[in-house]
Amino acid sequence: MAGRPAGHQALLDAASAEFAGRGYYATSIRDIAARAGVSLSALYHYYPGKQALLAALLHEGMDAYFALCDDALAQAGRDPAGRLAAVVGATVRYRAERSVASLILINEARALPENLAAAYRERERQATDLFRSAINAGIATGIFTTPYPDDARRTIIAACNAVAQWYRPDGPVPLEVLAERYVTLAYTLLGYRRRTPLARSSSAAAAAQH
Amino acid sequence: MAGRPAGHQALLDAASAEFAGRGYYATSIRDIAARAGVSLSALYHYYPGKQALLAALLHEGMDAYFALCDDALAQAGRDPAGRLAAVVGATVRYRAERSVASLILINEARALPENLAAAYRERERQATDLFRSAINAGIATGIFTTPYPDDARRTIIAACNAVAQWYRPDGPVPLEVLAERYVTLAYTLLGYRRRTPLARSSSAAAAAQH
DNA sequence: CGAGTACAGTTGAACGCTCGTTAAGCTACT
DNA sequence: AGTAGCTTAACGAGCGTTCAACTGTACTCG
Repeated sequence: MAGRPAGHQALLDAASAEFAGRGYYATSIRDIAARAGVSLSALYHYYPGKQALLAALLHEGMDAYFALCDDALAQAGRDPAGRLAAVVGATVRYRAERSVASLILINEARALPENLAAAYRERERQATDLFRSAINAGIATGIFTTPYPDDARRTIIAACNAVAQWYRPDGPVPLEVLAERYVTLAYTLLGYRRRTPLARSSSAAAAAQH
Repeated sequence: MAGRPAGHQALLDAASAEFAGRGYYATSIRDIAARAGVSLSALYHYYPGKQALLAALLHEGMDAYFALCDDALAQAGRDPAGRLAAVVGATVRYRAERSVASLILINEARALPENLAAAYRERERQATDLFRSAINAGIATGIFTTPYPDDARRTIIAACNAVAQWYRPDGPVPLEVLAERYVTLAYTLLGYRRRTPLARSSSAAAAAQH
C-alpha cells in the first residue's frame, strides 16, 4: 500500500470525523476502526480505549486553538481593541478551518468522565478568559462602551462558535473577509469608540488629560 | 398513591431531563423508566420506543416555541423593529424558561432518523425565517443599516440559543430585563436607526413627504 | 341487575444484538 | 531475541425491544 499515514493518525482522523458527525455515544469503535482502515484490535494497539481517543482529540484541538490565539495575541501588542480582534480572528479562523475539531470541542466534551472533565472545563474557562480580559481591559480604558460586557462577551463567543456549524470553504465569503467582519461585529457589540484626544471618558485618562 | 401525573407525562418529563442532561444515546430507556417511577414495560405501553419519545419531545418543544413567537408577533404590529423585538424576546424567554426543552431542540435533533429529521429541519428553517423576514423587512425600509444582515442574524440567533446554556432563574438579572437587553443587542448588531420625519427612506413615505 | 367481556395499565422475564474490551498468537523488521 | 504492528476470536455487559400474564375498571347485553 502507498505510504499512507501511520495507524495512529488515521485513527485520530477517523475518530474525529465519526465523533463530529454522529456524536461520541452514537459512534462505535468498530465504525472508527473501519473508517481508519484498520482492524478493531489495532485500535487498541494505539489507544487504551474509546475514551482515550476522545480525550486525545479534545486536547489536541485545545492545543491547536490556544496556539493560534497565542500567535495572534503576540502580534497584537497591548491595545485592548487589537487584542480582542486577535482573539476573535483566531477563533473564527479556527472554527472555519478546523470545523470538525471544533464541533467535537463544542459538543462532545460532556462525554468525558468527571476526572478528565474538570481539566477540560479549566481550559474552556481559560479560552473564555481570553475574551473576558480583552473586553475588561477595553472597558477599563473606556474604548468599549457597552453597558452589558458579559452579555456582549457571550454573544461574541456564541457567534464565533456557530461558524463551525455553517461555514463552508467554497462559500461566497473568503475566510479572511469573514474574520474581519466578525471583528467588526464584535466591536459593534462592545460599543467600540476609538480614543480621541478630546473625547476620553475613563477617569484615569481624564485625570491624565488635565 | 396520591394522584401523581399520568405515566404519559411522567415519562415525557423524565426523558426530557435525561436527554438534556446526558444526551440521547447516553440515556437508556431503563434510566428514563426509573426516573419516571414506572417499569420498563410500562414505557412501551405509552410510546412505541425510544425514538418516538425523542420525536414527541422535539415536536412538543417546537409547538410551544412557535406558539410563543406567534403570540408575540400578533401583538407586534407591522413595524419590522417591533417584529424583530417580538421574536428575540420570545426566543430569549423560551430558552430561559424552558432551558431543558431548548437543550434537546438544539443538541439532540440529530439523533432523529432521516425520515423524521426532514420534517424537523423544515421547522427549524421556519424558526430561522421568523428572524430573517423581520430583518429583511427592516433592511428594506432602511431602519436596519448593517451591511451584513446574514451574519447579524446568525449572531442574534446564536446569542439567544446560548441563553439555554447559562441562564439560571435565581441569577442576578430578571428574565424580563434580560429579554429587553437582548433586543437592544440585536438592534445594535443590525445598526437600528429610528425613522425620523426628515430622514424617511421608503418610497411611499418619501412620496407623501413631497 | 348481574354476568361477561374488553381493554388500559402494569409487571417480571427474557430475547437477540451490539457494545467496549481482552486474550492469544502471528508476522516482519531490527 | 525482541518488539512494533496487526490478526481472529471471543467475553461479559448493557442495550432496545418483545412477550405472556395479571390486575382493576368500565362497558355490553341477556
